[in-house]
Amino acid sequence: MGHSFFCSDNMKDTEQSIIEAAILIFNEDLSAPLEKVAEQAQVTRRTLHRYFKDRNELMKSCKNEIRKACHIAMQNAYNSTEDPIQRLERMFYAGVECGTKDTFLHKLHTLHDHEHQSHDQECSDYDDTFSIWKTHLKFLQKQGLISPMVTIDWVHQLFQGIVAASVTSRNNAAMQLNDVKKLGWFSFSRGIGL
Amino acid sequence: MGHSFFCSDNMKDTEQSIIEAAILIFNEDLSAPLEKVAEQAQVTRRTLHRYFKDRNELMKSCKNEIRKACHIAMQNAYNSTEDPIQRLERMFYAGVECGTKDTFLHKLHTLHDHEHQSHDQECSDYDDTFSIWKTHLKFLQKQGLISPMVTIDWVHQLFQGIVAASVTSRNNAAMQLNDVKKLGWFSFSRGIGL
DNA sequence: AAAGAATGTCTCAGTAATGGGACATTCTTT
DNA sequence: AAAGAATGTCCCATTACTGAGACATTCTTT
Repeated sequence: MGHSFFCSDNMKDTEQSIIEAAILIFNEDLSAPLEKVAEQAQVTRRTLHRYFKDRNELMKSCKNEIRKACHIAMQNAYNSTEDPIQRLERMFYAGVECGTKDTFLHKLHTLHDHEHQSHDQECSDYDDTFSIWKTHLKFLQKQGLISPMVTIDWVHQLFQGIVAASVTSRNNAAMQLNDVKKLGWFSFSRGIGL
Repeated sequence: MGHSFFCSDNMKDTEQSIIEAAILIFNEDLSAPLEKVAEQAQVTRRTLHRYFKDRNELMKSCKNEIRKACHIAMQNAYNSTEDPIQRLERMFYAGVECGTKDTFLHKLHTLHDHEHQSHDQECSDYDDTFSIWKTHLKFLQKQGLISPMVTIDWVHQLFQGIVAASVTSRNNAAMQLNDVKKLGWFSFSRGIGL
């Protein structure tokens, strides 16, 4: 997906690092100047423009990267075990491990001017990513494993909120990934009445 | 704090609505063009500029508004009861009721390039607002009322994460304030091992 | 209805952000 | 060490955003 059909590993690396940088920057400031993204990627703005025609192209790549990463992580977590509770736990960890990507994905789909439409390809991809998750939740609730007082939508919001808290703790308070996962899961599992 | 020492109620209203609009917009997009803020406030960009010299002035006013609102709400919640658990509950509700203001305040202080410094007036104000809160938490933990496995910092992040989830549920899923508060408190109280 | 206050409209100059050409420099590979 | 790839430097045209003057319009108050 570079600017030509054949590209070296170097180019793939640079392209990837720009995307990662953009996800970090845009997550905090959607309209940040591209200079900041380049800076974060330790690259010149000129180089950034060699890989991405404009802001929209870059954003598109970010969204693709995010969807891919989150979707795969969720899928793997789901398939890693048969036990329903452990599945939920692994999926939570997947969210935390996706870190900023997960929080950014969620943010993009809760912008107040974002009209969620399933005929939109982006939205249906988003829905796909979390459909496994939501289906699983309904199953757990039917089994009486999680509290009947919480709605599926609330659990989804709570999930995202606690993942965000975990990511912030990791970045800001320099906590270890494992500690953050443990705390996050403790709070999340209890928070849904498990 | 308008553009003159004496100003009518109209001016205060407009100024206030611009600030509220700015908090909404900037919370989602820090570098959004001021046009968007004006639009949200149902006002011309020209009018916006009559009240605020530039972006920085507007941002300063937003921060003041936010600090004031959150600080007062927290204080009132704290003073509204003697019971330590109920205090915690009321403070949580205060956070949810402050809505975007609370989430924005938290966001501003967790930006990855934001160096938190207590000698900075803004930061110390932020610390003040949550010092009551944190002190109270330490008390609860010493009493053995909340789990010893969660750290104070984690509870703070969790608090903000669940408030954010509540605010999103309210805006996005059009849930009632009371329902959101109930769900939020259910998850938060259990999430800290209460 | 008249006076004054507040906002809107139109305009424009100044500034910042963007996208990309031309060439130099550095890095990779052989 | 030479060739080719990738990036950096410098530059410039275009566009978007900003801040404010001058005047028209609307709203408020009396």
